[in-house]
Amino acid sequence: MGFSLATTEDTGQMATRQHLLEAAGQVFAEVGFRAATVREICERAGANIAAVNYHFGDKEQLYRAVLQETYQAAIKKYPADYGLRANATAEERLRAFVHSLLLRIFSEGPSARHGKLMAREMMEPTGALDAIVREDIRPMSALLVSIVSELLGAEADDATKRLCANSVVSQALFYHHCRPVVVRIHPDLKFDRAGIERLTEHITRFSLAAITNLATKPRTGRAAKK
Amino acid sequence: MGFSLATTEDTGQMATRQHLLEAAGQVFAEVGFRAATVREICERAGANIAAVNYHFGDKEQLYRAVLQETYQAAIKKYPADYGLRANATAEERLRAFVHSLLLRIFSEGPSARHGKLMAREMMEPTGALDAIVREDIRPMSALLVSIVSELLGAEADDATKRLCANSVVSQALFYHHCRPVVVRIHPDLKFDRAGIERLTEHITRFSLAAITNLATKPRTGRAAKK
DNA sequence: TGACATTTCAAACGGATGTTTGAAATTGGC
DNA sequence: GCCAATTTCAAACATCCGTTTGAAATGTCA
Repeated sequence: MGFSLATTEDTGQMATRQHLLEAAGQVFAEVGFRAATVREICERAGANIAAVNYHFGDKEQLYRAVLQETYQAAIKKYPADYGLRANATAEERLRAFVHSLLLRIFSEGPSARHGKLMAREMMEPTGALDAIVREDIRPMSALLVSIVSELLGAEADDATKRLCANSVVSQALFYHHCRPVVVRIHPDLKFDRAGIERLTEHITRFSLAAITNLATKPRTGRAAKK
Repeated sequence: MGFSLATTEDTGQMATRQHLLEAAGQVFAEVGFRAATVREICERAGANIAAVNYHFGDKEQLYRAVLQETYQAAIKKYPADYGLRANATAEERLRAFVHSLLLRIFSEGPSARHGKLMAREMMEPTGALDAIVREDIRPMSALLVSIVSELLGAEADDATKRLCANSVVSQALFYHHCRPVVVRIHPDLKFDRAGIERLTEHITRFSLAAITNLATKPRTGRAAKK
């Protein structure tokens, strides 16, 4: 193996393959699997048209490789316990969960691309969705349910726990999935660092208020208030 | 063939045009604007391949016509004050809003297609999104904000009202936008009539619990801007 | 019926896409 | 330095797409 140069900058053995992954991540996230063209991907990667088929077999296998690579990047950069101390309370863990989710989705670079690809997968699943749900989403869901059930109390039933967990993640995903509509209706909403802090604050407060309120009066017929 | 019968069943003057609208609604909702082919649409409509261009000009104008037609069908079948008596309380109006939104999204037929088309528009907007936001979404948003602000109380600031309104709609849209993932993680969740009632119940209770709780302690947190 | 306008039809056009091909260039081991 | 394996390259292939075309069929009205 000739690692002739110390730099992994270029001309390395896997250079073209990595460039293809990077370029494909960009293009797939921008326009989706179907609208993405291998010509565009290869052009951005500085590679020949035939490079995709040579290195990955076909366009779909390249897509699956991108999905896996961007997931690794996202979960490495923004784990679900992002910035959390050891013995954190359930409130703190809920806030960290929401915060890391928003950061993962709205950040720039490869880690954010996974969020866009996931959103497209949810809209029209390719064959890659099953593996993603099994290895990625399900553990996340279980973590959130455990946080929610600690907030709700032990006497809450499973259905309620899962519905509340859904209500939490839905608020965060909304700004991502419906972004084109949101920015038209609320032009002052920003998704920079400060904007994400504000969103984290609202979603956490809203959810905590709901869950703790539901915990105190678990099973009244309708939403009774004092 | 000149069956000039009194029935509007077929061979009417606008028959081909209507068949195209119906077939296009199906195909666009199933696979999206880009992946839909005029060949497939014309085949389902029992029309010639050139029918789309003759009756609508091109594929995009057909798409816009479908968007408008399905919106009319949806809003007619499930208005936002669905099943609401005259002088309803804010709680009742919130429940009706959530209920009609879920019904609109998860029903079958043309009225549900609009929800799917809207979801795709949010993912990758076509040129038709601006008109939809202006004529469709913005009034809905204003209605919900008015309901929420009545629940929050007059002293709440506009940003909080809008964030709470977003939190309400996000919970409903989540089950539609992320349905492929939701059904994999919660296989027991159904979206039939009874399932929608349960979802309506949860989202309304969750949101009311949050909003009334926030109303009682308006400004404890951080990230407060005036 | 005869004229004219409207609608339908099969065929083709021009362009874009994923993939294949076979030769050329490069690399790696001896 | 040489040979074999790996990688790149330009070109072409086969297919599908939205749209156009001009003639044929159908409908309209006096």
